[in-house]
Order: sequence, then structure tokens, then C-alpha cells
Amino acid sequence: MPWLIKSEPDVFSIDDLAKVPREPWTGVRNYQARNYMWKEMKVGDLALFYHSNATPPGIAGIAKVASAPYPDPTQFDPKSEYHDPKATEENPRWYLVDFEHVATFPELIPLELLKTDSQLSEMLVCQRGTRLSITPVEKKHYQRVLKLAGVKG
DNA sequence: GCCAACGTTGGC
DNA sequence: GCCAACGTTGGC
Repeated sequence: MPWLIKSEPDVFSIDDLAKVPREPWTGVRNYQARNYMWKEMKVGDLALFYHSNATPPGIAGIAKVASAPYPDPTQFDPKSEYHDPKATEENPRWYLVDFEHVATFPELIPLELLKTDSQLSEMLVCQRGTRLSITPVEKKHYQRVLKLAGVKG
């Protein structure tokens, strides 16, 4: 299943992802998003990489699930901003996967365009108030985005 | 910086 | 287990 993952480019952008072999998706502290990574993502699944809190916000490229799920190490680190005092090594709360870079779109596809595209109006990221940092994407929507980006599916 | 949306926390 | 208060997300 294709996915959409959000990241603030000031914190971690698609260019940052392109510079590393793979990136552990640390810091997700929402149960629904965690469950997607923990229970549903498969190695090789593709994900639209969305820049949030950006000017403009939009989809910047494609990433790929590059690992099986494992406990987010930052939950055990008292010095991390993502530290969770209720999590233990024996009983972790937060799981993540690694992502690797697949492609950066020639141009970012702005949210504004996604919203006005008749085939994408129902895509979750277009809906107001969607704050989930990880959402499943319908295959037809995924393919439409690639087409808008001018990238081969 | 504003504010709508909405998840989480904690008192009861 | 309800629900008000609070915190965060994220577009604008």
C-alpha cells in the first residue's frame, strides 16, 4: 500500500533524506501513525514525502520503507525531546521504520494544486484538519500524484 | 501570529 | 468513563 509521510523541511527535508542511506523515522508519538508503521507497512512500500509547515506546503518526492518495524530508540533516551518515561526496553511504546530516498520531484506539487485536482480532492492530506503525520494513500491517488509530478509510476 | 481541528491528559 | 482543559499541528 502506498503512504504519505509528513515532515517539516526546516527539520528534515527530502534533500536531507537524499543524503543518507536510510533514515529512522523517529519521534512519531501518535498511536494511529505508530500502528501504520508497526503493523501495516511492508519493506518496499512507497510513500509520498510531504513538506508541511513549508511555503508552500506540498509533496516533494517519494520515499520507500527500508526496514521492518523496531522500537524507536529515542523513547528510551532521557536526553531526547522524544523521551517517553512510560516506555521501557521490555515494553516499548513506540515503533518506527526506516525510510530511504527514491525520487525528488522536479518541482514540488503544492497542496493548493492537490486540492483543486478533481481526482485528488478526496485524498486525506487535502482534507482540512488532517493532522496525522502518516496516512495511507489510495493507489489511484498515488498514481495521479506521480502523473502531476511528471514522474513514471 | 492566528486559529480551527483534534488528540491527550487528568480530575471527578 | 465522561468531559473540560490543554497542547500540538499545520494552513493561512
